[in-house]
Amino acid sequence: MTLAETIAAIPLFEGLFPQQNETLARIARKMTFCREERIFSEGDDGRGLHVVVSGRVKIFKLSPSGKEQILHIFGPGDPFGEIALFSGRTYPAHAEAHSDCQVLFFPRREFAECIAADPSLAINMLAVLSQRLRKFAQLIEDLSLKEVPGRLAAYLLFLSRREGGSGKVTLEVTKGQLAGLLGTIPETLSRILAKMSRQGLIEVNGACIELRQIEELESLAQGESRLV
Amino acid sequence: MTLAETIAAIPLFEGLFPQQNETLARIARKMTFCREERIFSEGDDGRGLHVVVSGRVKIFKLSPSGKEQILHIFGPGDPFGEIALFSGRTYPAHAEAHSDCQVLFFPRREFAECIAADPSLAINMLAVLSQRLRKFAQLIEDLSLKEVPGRLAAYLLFLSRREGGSGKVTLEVTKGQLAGLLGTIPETLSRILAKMSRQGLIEVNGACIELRQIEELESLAQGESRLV
DNA sequence: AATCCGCTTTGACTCAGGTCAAGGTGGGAG
DNA sequence: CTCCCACCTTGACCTGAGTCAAAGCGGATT
Repeated sequence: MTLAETIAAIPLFEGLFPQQNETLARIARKMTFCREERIFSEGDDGRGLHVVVSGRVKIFKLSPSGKEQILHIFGPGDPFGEIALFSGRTYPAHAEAHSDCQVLFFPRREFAECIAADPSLAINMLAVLSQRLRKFAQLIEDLSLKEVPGRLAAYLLFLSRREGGSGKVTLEVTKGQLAGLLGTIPETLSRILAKMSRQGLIEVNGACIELRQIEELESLAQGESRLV
Repeated sequence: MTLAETIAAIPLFEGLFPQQNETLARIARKMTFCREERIFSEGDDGRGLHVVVSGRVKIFKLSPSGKEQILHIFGPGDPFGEIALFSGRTYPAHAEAHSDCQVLFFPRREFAECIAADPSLAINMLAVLSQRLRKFAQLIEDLSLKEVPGRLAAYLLFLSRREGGSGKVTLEVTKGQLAGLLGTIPETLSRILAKMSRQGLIEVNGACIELRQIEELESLAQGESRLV
């Protein structure tokens, strides 16, 4: 896949003036990272925009005691590190290669020129940031107003819908990672999965989980009921 | 203050083509709300962008059991309800007049045309959304990785810096509201304030709080120490 | 096949913080 | 002045979830 094709396949760059794609291709730098390699750290000076080409990238916060809260897990086509572009200059969180991955990098100044030159790019960017805000608002609600079983139920239902609502989902992250995503720790997650199994809400088989009582899971996710 | 002057004073609209201000003035609608009046609710269809003119507006999430998590308290010049403009169509949270207030409203379609017509507006909007994301990332970190005393300490330090670092701050919200802002409840907040007083970290006098041991508060805010 | 190592599960314990209920306290209305 | 109501504080209690420690359980390596 050529660089131009790669860029054309990125949703953020859809609907641009054709010459913008060329400009973007000219200023892009391709970088590769190994699994677990740090891409940038919270507080680092943001030098530009990143876009995942292949593999997965984890964006996360870390507490002094080592607990991690995952903010996003991004895959091919997803931009990241945008916040440092438009406000302040520093990254608000850490970014790490979740698997071996390739990333396109667009230097700040040149990318800013592209945005000024093509309103579509700005509008696409606004859409991306809005989606992030929406997701964050949801995460804040979950962390502040729901208990772990509720968050887990919400996440499972989300996965199930994304995969076509078959009622069967496959975790693409380890359970430890899932705990980080839900704002808890592996032990607690494990207990809750066990409890949900015992109640017949779900059936767990390694990374594969079958949702057996959607109704009940939904009421859990809404915080309307609790796990006994 | 004329409508044009009001609009010219909004940071979001700084640096636009002059005729944009006129367009904005033409499409703007002024609305007034009484204290506690609902401006919009989570899930409502978003019809446009709001900007606070006077008074304060509270943006918040609500749990089924009635606990509230405040996301923002906005004052004059702050835009809100933007997420529904650029992604999905529904508001992700509730908005309520925190005091009697006036709000400018820009209908979605007309405002979208303004954005397409003037890159500066799009860029200003990107800056606004980025700041919001940064703030949310911080709130997520606080909720997930810090305990209530740490969040409170961070908030007090934040206020103190914003007011010039004098070490004396005045709460402009009730303690109950502050609890909602910190993701806890009034009782817990009250206990922690009492404990901090007892330790000599702060001195409370109604809505006025004096920070007496900045060092210690900072280490609390970083999650490096705990409140005994 | 044997070893190892990372992930996961389970149990026992602790504790931050939420719930419920009972007073304080202070400012505005009559 | 005093009554009231909304806000705040305090106490007793409970529970969700984190910590620590000890096994399971595979999959990969040799």
